[in-house]
This record gives sequence, structure tokens and C-alpha cells, in this order.
Amino acid sequence: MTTPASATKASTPGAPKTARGARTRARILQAAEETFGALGYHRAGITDITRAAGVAQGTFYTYFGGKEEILRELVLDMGHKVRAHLAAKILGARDRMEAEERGLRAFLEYLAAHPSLYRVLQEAQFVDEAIYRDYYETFSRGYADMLDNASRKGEIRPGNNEHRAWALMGLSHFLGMKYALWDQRDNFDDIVATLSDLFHNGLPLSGRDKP
Amino acid sequence: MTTPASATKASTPGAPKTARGARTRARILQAAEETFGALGYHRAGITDITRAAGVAQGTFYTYFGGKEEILRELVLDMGHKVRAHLAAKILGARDRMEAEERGLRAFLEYLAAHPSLYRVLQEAQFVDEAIYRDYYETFSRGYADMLDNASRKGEIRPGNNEHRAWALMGLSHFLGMKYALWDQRDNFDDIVATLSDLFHNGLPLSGRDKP
DNA sequence: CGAAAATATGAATCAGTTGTCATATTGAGA
DNA sequence: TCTCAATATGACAACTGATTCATATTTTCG
Repeated sequence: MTTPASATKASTPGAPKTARGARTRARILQAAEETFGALGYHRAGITDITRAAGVAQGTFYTYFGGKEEILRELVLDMGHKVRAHLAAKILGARDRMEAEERGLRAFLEYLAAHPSLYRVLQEAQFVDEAIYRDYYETFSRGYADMLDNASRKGEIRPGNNEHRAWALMGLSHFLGMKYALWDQRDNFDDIVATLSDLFHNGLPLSGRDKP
Repeated sequence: MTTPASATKASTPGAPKTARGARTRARILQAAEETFGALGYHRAGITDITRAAGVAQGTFYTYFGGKEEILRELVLDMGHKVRAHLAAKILGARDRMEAEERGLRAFLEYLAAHPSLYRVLQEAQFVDEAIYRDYYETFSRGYADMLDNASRKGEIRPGNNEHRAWALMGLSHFLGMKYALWDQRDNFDDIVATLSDLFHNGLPLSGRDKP
């Protein structure tokens, strides 16, 4: 339907004004994450969400303007959580190389533990592309900044760190999809080792190219 | 709805038995690619597809079992085309390293020229995950085989080429999404150069680690 | 040319969903 | 305890969009 021209869509209701309200809202949000994660955005009905939350359909609209809005909220929320998790896991790294390894491992582990993240985020792309782009543009900016710092410190080669950031995000994304979600591994040592080797030495046999 | 247990979905109608039929079917397939690409799978109605193809709604069901089926067909078709394109572009490469550069460039150019590919494929993931997985599993197998060959020839370091294949696919995917689709660039020299440097030297300043 | 098969048509059916609303319940503060 | 604003309820109105089907039209080929 996509906003049938002149109609519907009650815009964001105000925030809850009671402890009870806050609790209910949180339950619905949580239920939405699970339901979207399990069924996907389109197959999941408001009914499924409210049933999972243990409230009546109508209650949904006390806190959220509609299906799209709760998805947006979810994506924002997830973005914060992932970044916080990765930041924490990277914290003690000696240099950028170690940070990359830790970051990759942390991402894979996070994805294995929170598979809904992936599905909700990826599906958001087709519901509201802007929020999906924001997620990755924000992420990539932070990533590129860290690489720039490492460049300045002489820890990594000079080069276009924006390009590198997108490449590295993509690589994590696919490795996560394949090994954490599809194959459902719980040990990522060998994967991290393979990528670590790539980061350190590139692909060629000996690193004797342009130094 | 997800196949309501006991119902609907007329299974694949037979192939057209007339030149006219073949033409009509092709027109619908083409229209579906454009329509899904422009509106997305869910927002695109059968109506939109048939209108774009210049036929009546009912005609659609003469050739396709339903909306999901035409999507499947599209994904399969696209898979063949991309692989053919990349294979052709890589053909004359002297070594694996050059093949990687050419492959990345070819992928970015293909995506810029066929943006529907991306959208249809990515969205297929949430309509019929199996076909999406097949697409990438097939692709990755071929990719890993090529890397294995290069390993044997001593062109690249030994290592887990399956992991590498997924990492390389992911990296291309994200670079394509960002630069070909979102930023709509038409020149990818600098991106290919950045990644070429990564492939040759890894990230660290000098390549003097474990040789 | 004259069936018979293959195609084409589009109105009607049918299932399923979102978002609304009038009505009840709850609980915090006076 | 009483009152009122905040919440909760769930039946239902209003739509959307996929698929079907009885009915034309076109093509093939004997």
C-alpha cells in the first residue's frame, strides 16, 4: 500500500507516561524483534507481534505509529548495540591489526548470538532504504576514522580508508552470514586466522612488492 | 501467508508452445525484472508487471505459477548472467592477482549497469532463502576452486580458500552497494587500486611478517 | 478453409492485513 | 476512597492484492 495518498498512519504516539506503559512498550519492541527475526518483516503481522508480547492488537498503536515505525526504532536500537559491543571488544587492542582481528571475531560472535539483528537490518533495506543506508554510513565513518588514526600512527599503510572501511564491513558481513547464520558455527578461530593472514600479508606468496 | 497449508499456487505451467507464447513469456520476465527492480518485490503487484509487459493480469498465470516463481526464475537467470560476465572479463588475466582486480572492476561495472540485479537478488533472500543461498554457495564454490588453482600454481599463499572466497564476495558486494548503486559512480579506478594494494600487501606498512 | 489447441482477457473471488474506535480497566495522586 | 488520565481491549471497517475462471481471440496444421 505504501501510504495510500491521503490517509492513515497515525504519527508517533507520545512516549509512555507510566512505569506500566514503559514496560508494555518495551515488551512490544522486544516481541517485534523476535517476530521479525523469525518470520521476516512482511510475513510478520501486528497480530503476531502483539500475541508474542501478550497484549491486544490495539495496544500496539498506543506506542507505535505503525509497522514501519517500529522497524525503524529496532534498527536504530540494534545499531547502538552492535557498535557498543564491538567498541568494548576492541578496547584493549595493541594496534590496528589486532583490533581488526578482535573486531571480526566479536562481530561473528555477536551475529551468532543475535541472529535477528541480521534479518531485521537487511530487510529494513527494502522497507525504508534511508535507515539502512544511515546504519552503514554511520558505521563506515567511524571505521574509516579508526583506520585514519592507525595510518597516522604508522600502523597501517597509507591508502583510501573509506574504501577500506566498506570492504572490511562487507567482508565481515558475508563471513557472518555464511558461517554464523547459515552454518551456525560457534568457533571462529580458523576464519579469523585466515583473514588475519590476509590483513598481514595480502594474497601473494611473499610480500616483496612495493614496500 | 507463506503457503497456507493446503492451498493455492498452481505449479509451474508448461513452457510456451508457440513463438507468440515464447515472446509473451519473455516480455513478462523482462517486465518483472524492471518492476521488481524499481518497486521492490513486495510493493510490485502482478498488475504492475503485466501492465509493464502490456498484457492482461490473467496472462501472467499462463506462464508462471505465481509471484514467487517468477522471482526464482529471475534469480537463476541473473546468476548465469553475472557469472558469464565475470568469467569473460577475467579471461585474459596473467595471474590470480590480476584476475581479482579485473573481477572486482567487472562486478562494479556490471552492478552499475544492472542495478535491478542487486535488488532482486537481495530481496529474494527473504522470499525464498534457499535460492539466495544457492546463488552464493554456487558462486563461492567456483571462486574457491579458482583460488585453489592459484594456490597450486604458487600465485597466492596457501590458506583456506573457502573463507577467502566468502570474504572476497562480501567485499565486492559492499563496495558495489556503496559506490555503484548508492553513489552511482562510473569510474572505479581508485577503488580497484585501493583493493589491489590490500590484496598485494595487506594492511601493514611493510610486508615483513611471516613470509 | 475449418477445427482444435494455445493464448489472451479482465472482472470477480477470496484471503489476509492494517489501523480504528467505542468501551473497559488500571493505578497514582488528591 | 474517589477520580481522572493513562492504558488496554478486541471486534471490525476498509483495503490491498494475488489468483481464478468463463469467455474471447489467435495460431497452427490437416
